[in-house]
Amino acid sequence: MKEVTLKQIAENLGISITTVSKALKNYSDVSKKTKALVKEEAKKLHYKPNVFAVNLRTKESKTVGLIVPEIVHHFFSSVINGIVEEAERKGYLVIILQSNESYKLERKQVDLLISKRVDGIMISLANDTVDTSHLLEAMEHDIPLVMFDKISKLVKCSKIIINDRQAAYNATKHLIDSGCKNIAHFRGALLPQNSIDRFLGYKKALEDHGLKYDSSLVYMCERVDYEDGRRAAEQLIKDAKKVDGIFAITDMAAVGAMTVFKEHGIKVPEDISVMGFSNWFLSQAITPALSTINQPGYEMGRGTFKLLRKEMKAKKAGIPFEPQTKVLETFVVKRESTK
Amino acid sequence: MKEVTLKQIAENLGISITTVSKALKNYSDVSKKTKALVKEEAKKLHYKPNVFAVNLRTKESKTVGLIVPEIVHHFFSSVINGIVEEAERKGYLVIILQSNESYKLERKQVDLLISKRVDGIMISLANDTVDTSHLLEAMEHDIPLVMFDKISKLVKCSKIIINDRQAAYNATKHLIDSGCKNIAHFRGALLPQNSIDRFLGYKKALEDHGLKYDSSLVYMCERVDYEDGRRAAEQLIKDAKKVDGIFAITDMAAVGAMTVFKEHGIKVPEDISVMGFSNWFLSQAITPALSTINQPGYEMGRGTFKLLRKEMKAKKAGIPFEPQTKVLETFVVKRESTK
DNA sequence: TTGATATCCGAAAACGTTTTCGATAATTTT
DNA sequence: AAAATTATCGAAAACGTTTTCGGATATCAA
Repeated sequence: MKEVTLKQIAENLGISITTVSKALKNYSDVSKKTKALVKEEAKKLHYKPNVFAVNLRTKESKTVGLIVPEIVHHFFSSVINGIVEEAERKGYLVIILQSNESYKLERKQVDLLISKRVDGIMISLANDTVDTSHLLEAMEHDIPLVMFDKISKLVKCSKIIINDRQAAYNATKHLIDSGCKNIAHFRGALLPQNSIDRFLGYKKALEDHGLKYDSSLVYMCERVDYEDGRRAAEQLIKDAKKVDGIFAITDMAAVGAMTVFKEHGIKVPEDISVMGFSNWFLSQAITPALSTINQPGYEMGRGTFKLLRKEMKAKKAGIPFEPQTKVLETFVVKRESTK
Repeated sequence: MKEVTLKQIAENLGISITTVSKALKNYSDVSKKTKALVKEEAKKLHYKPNVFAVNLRTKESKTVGLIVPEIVHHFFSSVINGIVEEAERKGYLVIILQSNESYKLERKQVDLLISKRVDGIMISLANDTVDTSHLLEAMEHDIPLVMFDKISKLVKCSKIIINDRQAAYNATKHLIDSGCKNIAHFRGALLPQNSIDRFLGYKKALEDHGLKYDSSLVYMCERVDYEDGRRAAEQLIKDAKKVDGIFAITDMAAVGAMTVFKEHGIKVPEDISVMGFSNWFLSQAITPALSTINQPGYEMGRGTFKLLRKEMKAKKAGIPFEPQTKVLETFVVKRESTK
């Protein structure tokens, strides 16, 4: 039971490999009759082109790489679904890699993708990525690159993001509009752009509405997860801060905080309002349901691949490509954790 | 700026392609001196072998495929981490695909992996997979296959699982030992083997301890998620069943049930004990913390790839391989949701 | 010196496809 | 009928690597 190749088909039909190849690809210089013959024989033998040979010959793998900090996160898994769906429709396979929020690993993953000769790379940066030489390396290899969500402004490539600053502004404004006077912020790590932007949006909203910014009301949630939210909330309680609203950088952190409040008999939203960010699928399931900012992961995923595709096509056609940045809309989702 | 190839190096050094290739792979029939020269030149030019050519020549891709029902689930993401880590250490890239619990998509993904000529496939079955012809097809293509967690007994390949029946038995017994007399079960879909096994373990535990099995206490959670848990719990309350313990097939379902109880003023574990399954990372975070069964996802992942590797090596060496089944240990994690 | 034995190197085939370009046969035009 | 055009096919090169096998040179024993 040997591998079935073009050669095999050609021999069976007594014609040349060339003709078989062209027949299967509907070249105009092969007759209807032989086309039919070839296709029939191919079907009969269950012919599948050897992708290794095709890759070598065409110099493309019909494969793209995707690097995310963590696969588990609901937001990223939405993005993944969007990317994969769009990619599949265009005949591309996507290789999903994790950086585990580590610059070192991220670098390694990029190198891996380069060595596997993917046709393009999509990436959302790790928290501690400041050096972007690995991305430049990819671009030097002439591999189209697009960044999404957690981007670096220093890299000249296509990007797709939300307006984190504006979204955070809106989230904070929602708290203010509902009557909060002393609003704390659970912020993310120092480096990531969106962590910075959300902080700035929070600050700006306070200032625009006559509330003065108090740096002692900003708590650090390094990993922006449930535990971080708990810790920050406990610290806030210990500090005995007079706070009637919290804008957390993440739904997970917000939920962590809310469970701590519950344990301490602090009522949400009566005693304190809580605002999350992302619209995690469980945030509408918990009690009280969490108010949050909707972050369109699926759409971002689709958009990411579409941008990449545009660039891949331009590259193949040999025409220059100008990187573009797309900004997606977010909106406030009012639920029970805010008044 | 041309691609750097063996030919390039050979020309620069005035030697043959053959020698360059052999030097880089430390063949014994090339002198120390030329080896050094070649390696130096290769490093200088940043030579990276063209993986397309290597694939074609060696007939292997150093790539394996992985199909899971859903990437987001914590359990599967643990498995993924285990697999990826082990694979990476052995120089393999893993292509992660989702079946979305759909047989049709699963089939398509398997075909995709075959057409991409992966060196091996790891799979956890979708809920509605009963026909296994796509897996046989993979095996006919001589692609090593191993199944994990959600397996089919009909396929003759290596498997790595937990003893779902025993684990469910232990979970139920834990409820019984803590004094529960009327224990309900939130079961999964009808087809999956582990859904069946967990149900059987539950039933057996009841019978072994003098509690009679009551089929009206078994509620269906088709998708075994949070919402299913809520629905089942609400139905249970509406049915006014006298129940003092629940064994849910999944932590998510258990958490869903617990929130419903909380909303109805039913105390856990005072009024009703709740037992989950999987040891989801949030199950220790919620209040009350959920008692559950620890399901070793990471270890399962590592074991899965190790089994696959064994078979891939055997295949390469041309020696026959006898499929093996490995059963991983689970244990009860007692927290606050049971007495 | 001769023959034997290591030691080192390279020619060439092979992997399976795609694509260029020229050749032949069939058809049309003049 | 000759010339021009069209339709159909195939030879061959190319992609970049790996590996077999034989050839050349150097080293050694006789």
